[in-house]
Amino acid sequence: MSITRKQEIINTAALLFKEKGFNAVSMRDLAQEMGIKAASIYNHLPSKQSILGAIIFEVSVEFTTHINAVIDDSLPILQKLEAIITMHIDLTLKKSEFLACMNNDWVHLNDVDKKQYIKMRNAYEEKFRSLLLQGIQEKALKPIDLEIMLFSILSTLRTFYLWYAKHQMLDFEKVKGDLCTTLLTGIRS
Amino acid sequence: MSITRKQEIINTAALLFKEKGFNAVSMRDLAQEMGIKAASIYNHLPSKQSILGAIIFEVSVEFTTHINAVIDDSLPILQKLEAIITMHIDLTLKKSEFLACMNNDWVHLNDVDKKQYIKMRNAYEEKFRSLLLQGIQEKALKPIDLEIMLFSILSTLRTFYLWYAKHQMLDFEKVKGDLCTTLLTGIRS
DNA sequence: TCACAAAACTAACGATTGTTAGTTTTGTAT
DNA sequence: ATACAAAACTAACAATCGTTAGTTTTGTGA
Repeated sequence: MSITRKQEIINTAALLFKEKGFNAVSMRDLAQEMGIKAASIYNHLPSKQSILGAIIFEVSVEFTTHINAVIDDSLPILQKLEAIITMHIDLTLKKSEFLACMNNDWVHLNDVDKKQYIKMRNAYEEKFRSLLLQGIQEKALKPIDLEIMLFSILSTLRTFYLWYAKHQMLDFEKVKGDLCTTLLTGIRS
Repeated sequence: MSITRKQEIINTAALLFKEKGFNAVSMRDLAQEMGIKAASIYNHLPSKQSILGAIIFEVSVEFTTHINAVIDDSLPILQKLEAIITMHIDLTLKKSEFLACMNNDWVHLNDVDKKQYIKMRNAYEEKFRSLLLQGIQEKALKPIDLEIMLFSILSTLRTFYLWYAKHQMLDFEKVKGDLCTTLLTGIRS
């Protein structure tokens, strides 16, 4: 079986949500984009918020899975960080609409989903933090404030989809290299 | 004359918009937060979108003014970059709600305001880009892809208000120093 | 061809939205 | 005390929202 109708709706919703934001997209907008009527969507999904949930958890699960894999891998710390950066770029190229939704519209999840999302997000950050701390302790990284380090890298990675939207045509390896350089060794020569 | 009623409304709106997003805040929500009725707001401001416009242009004008001042200043390039970073931190501390609105809700400006905003934003980026290019040419900065450099720094600065919301209690000078280090010389030792 | 499930439809609901018109209250300067 | 403007109010509007119920069409396997 190929892509389900449900998944088609989710993908289309992600695209619209990215452009206008969750609250600015009505079920009628989404339906029109699918070439059907709003009520028909409810044959596939129970609510508007559930669509948002499906979008957000699809990528947040992927992030969690990948960072766990990197942690379990036995690589030098700097290569682990590189692997994470690469993973973010990778996901950005494949699912930029989903990332945009996650970043901008997680606030509009229902209470249960929101708690779950925040939990996963915190867990992800905590794992990232541990890696950076390890890097500092091994003297591979400078002893700068851990939180600033973490925040700086994460904010760049999380909003990379914005940059991608503008510059699309790109050499994956070059972007990866330049981003690693910028984030890890800095821009000053 | 102290702070006007109009400005009070704008400030309150910025707070609510930051928390829930422009579309998720109704005029009745805003009015309730002010202790008045929704219709009363229209004695001070012509529309909901005009409130958003007031919020966004208040800070975007400030950004433009400041980067112009920095450019006109006769400082070495690295110190100019430092000055810009400092300015971003400064504005974050003073007006984090306004920055949050600008970042998240500029999409919901009316057409005229949106065009104007994008214009100012592009101009700001262009000035920033010129400074970085100058830095590269003077060999003060590494010859990395200019766009990635620009994007990386800007995305960190633009979302710094998110970090500030979590860590508030902070030593301004330390944050400034650590952020400059992270963004300019990188985290790798 | 028949049966059944998937997926579309029409029609409508109650709630909420931004906004307007017209009126009343509040504060202030003469 | 009077006049006037600022700032609040009540009441209502037309539009749009997410969602439901019930019905019809479409596609598929026996």
